[in-house]
Amino acid sequence: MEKIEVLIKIGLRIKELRELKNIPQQDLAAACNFEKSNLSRIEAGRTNVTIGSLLKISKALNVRIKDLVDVEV
Amino acid sequence: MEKIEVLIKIGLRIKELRELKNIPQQDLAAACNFEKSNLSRIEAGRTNVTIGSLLKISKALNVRIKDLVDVEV
DNA sequence: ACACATATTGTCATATATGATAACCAACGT
DNA sequence: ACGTTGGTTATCATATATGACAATATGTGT
Repeated sequence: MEKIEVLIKIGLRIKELRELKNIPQQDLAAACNFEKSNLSRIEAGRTNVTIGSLLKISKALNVRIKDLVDVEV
Repeated sequence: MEKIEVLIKIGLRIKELRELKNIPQQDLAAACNFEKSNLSRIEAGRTNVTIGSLLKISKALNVRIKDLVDVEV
């Protein structure tokens, strides 16, 4: 699986979990202390996201990092 | 769990898997197409590693990304 | 001690993740 | 139409991940 696909799938997973909890992008970004534009890029898979950012997101969504990156066969 | 702890644990997990397969850092770095100095820093948790790098490592070690980041309670 | 393999650390350059801000777009309700 | 909410995209600055290379350290066997 290519990097770009992995990043897109991780982004979709984040979006899915965020919408399950009915949290707007803006609020999740605030909870993570980052820019909403940054979260938009991450959810779209347009950025090679770091573990640091995934950790913030996982905390805000109350899931584990591994739940965010569980995208491979 | 703090970012620094997560990064250190991910690094230890990589090192553990690498040593299980008896691969020197140098060879794993080559298989990942990166600098051995870079891998050393990643294994030591001294760098906020990206998904792109973890993907390369996971492919070289023949594991899933989630296996590398499974470090939380 | 020595040689050898392996790992760490330092430094500089380059690429890029993220911060910061703003403009724009799409739905939706009124 | 208008405003509002949620999301995207563009641009610039800053921080930092990684590349590239070298030097140093650490271990291990003889």
